[in-house]
Amino acid sequence: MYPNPVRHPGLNLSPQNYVPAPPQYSDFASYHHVPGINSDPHHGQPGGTWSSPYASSRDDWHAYGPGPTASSANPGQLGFSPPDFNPVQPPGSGLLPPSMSSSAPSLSPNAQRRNPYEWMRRSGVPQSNPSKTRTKDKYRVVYTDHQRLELEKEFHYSRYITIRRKAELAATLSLTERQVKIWFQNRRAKERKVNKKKMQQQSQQATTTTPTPPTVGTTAGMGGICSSSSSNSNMVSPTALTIKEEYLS
DNA sequence: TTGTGTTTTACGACCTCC
DNA sequence: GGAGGTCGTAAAACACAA
Repeated sequence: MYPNPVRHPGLNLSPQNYVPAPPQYSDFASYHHVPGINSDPHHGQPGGTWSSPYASSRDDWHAYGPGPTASSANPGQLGFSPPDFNPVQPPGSGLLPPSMSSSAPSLSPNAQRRNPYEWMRRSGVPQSNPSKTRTKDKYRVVYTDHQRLELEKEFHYSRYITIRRKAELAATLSLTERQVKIWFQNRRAKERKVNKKKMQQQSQQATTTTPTPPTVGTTAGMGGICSSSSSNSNMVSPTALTIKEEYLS
């Protein structure tokens, strides 16, 4: 069942039990986690007690669902207006391309394509109507670039999110915990799919070229997510690249 | 513009663990 | 029994060639 050995030591892993290894994502420059950045409990205070870095944001968090005004309900602006978001990824820090940390409207082509208010309008449907089913016209929302970016950052720190982080992330991004959970599930599925494709490509190359000894990453289809230590140079998340490319463009 | 393929949310079924 | 895992899939959103 739980193919990822990182979960197995008692399944009681806390974020502090994960050892961030930024070099793992050397191919993923946009999402390096920097210890202490944003006072993130994952990165800054390993093993110790920590207070929620999002406490202030949560204070401004007016529960799920469409807020009283468009501005307060927009997750892209809720605690993450550009002035708030920039300190997280300071320009020139190498964490994100300058275009990423400049201003929200210039986040990406998608940011222009997807009006954040449009997202708010759409996302308000499921939030205000929990009984929404697939039979309804709009049964899925499109997450904002910022929401996806934060989720990707969390995912690249750990494939499995803790309950605590899930709650924090949900509050911060104005998503439900269920949405965060499902996003991680889908993200892991995507990674497995990508890894599987890579394995197939490598095996095809192996048949057409000189045989090479098996690599570490060939242990299993789940190799990519078995642990973050298995990440290698060709473990580049397509989604991550996509987002990165978006912000680079 | 439109047809088509891909990606992204969301869910249900089923499983394991506590 | 509930929570959360994978797996498979539906359907909207998106990308892109023709």
